[in-house]
Amino acid sequence: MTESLEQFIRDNFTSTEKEIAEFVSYFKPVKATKDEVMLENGEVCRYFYFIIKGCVKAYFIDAKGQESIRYVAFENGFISNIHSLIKQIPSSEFIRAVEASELLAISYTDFKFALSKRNLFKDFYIKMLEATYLNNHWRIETFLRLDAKQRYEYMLTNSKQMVQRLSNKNLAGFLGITQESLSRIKAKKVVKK
Amino acid sequence: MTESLEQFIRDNFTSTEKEIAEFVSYFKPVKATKDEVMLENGEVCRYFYFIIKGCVKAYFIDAKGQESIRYVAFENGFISNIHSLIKQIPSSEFIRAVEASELLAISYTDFKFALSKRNLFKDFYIKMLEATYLNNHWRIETFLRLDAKQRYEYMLTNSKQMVQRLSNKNLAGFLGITQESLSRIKAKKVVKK
DNA sequence: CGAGGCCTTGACCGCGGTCAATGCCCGTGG
DNA sequence: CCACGGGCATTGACCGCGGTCAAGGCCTCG
Repeated sequence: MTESLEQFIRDNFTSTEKEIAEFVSYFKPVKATKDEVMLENGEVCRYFYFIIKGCVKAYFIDAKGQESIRYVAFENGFISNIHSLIKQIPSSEFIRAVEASELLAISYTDFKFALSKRNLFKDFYIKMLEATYLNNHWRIETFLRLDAKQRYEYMLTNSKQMVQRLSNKNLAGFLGITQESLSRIKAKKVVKK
Repeated sequence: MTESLEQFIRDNFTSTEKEIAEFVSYFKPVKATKDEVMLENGEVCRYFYFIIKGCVKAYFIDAKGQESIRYVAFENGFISNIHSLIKQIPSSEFIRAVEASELLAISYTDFKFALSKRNLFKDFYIKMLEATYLNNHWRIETFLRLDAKQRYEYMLTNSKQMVQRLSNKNLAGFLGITQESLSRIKAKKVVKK
């Protein structure tokens, strides 16, 4: 079950097999069915997840019931609500499986322990935060400088997986537009060919 | 010069005065005049800055010459282009002083050294990345769920400093709208009273 | 004193949201 | 096995937010 996480560590850090084995031992396998809610709005986040297989989203719901998606993770990615996790305060968003997924979960207690005692875990956490930083960075950039059509085209060239594996509704929720608008954007592209 | 950074460390971490003195010794005082460019688009970022006094922005310029502001830092804040810094690749944005500012700068070389050798620095970096994460998080949220007027009002209640210290042009660039729209939003609010 | 940048205001218009109708696919139960 | 219901996708009509372009006033700085 833990091979892909082990490989991820080997690829990104220099560490002994013993350290890797200990690192991985903090993570417990979990399965999530399609559409399963893994963290409720208002609930305190207790886990940090590595994704072996599948797809998971973090999102919130506005006054009109519209879903806005903050983050989507696929194979070899991570997901959690860091804010809720590190401060142990209620989350203001949901986490939910988009596809049936296999995950590795580390609990808050183990996370905190490993972070204070294990240098490999600290380095891992830094790497993860940096990757998230870059991701958030381009996300903010696309909102600042691109319109809806350009954002969609950007995803087509830079995050094709998202376009292919997310439903139109989810993709629209990620782009910050409505399902109807995304549908029109796609339709226009076909005409242009 | 370094008192505020020392205090920042004391407030956020448990560490000896000796450790703090060493930590702070990596940072060199720098002054920036109003509007001074501290990092050019295309240049490799060489410093990570702590702000003693003043205000600094990170921004990019689109095809039409419009400025979009990704991040603004005030006293006791940090600024850099982490992406460019950690990978030592050309930056795709500018960093520029909004007000005449006093800064503490740590070079990439010292940054890398301290990060690999000093646990206090590692903890400091994690804290900084986490704070940035939260900041980016709410930023993405406001783009996903709020219109321009609501984003402005959100800033009024949650980041009053930005509204007070930034020019309308800069504030508009941060909100992702034009100067003209911001002007109208403000005008409407007055009428409403 | 002149030049340039910032702010405001007006006129215009297009992108994208809203509401509604329709069709399609798929899971569930009679 | 088919009928039904619910969710997703598409399309049309309409309209308001916010961008664009332009003009004018004001302040700052050289």
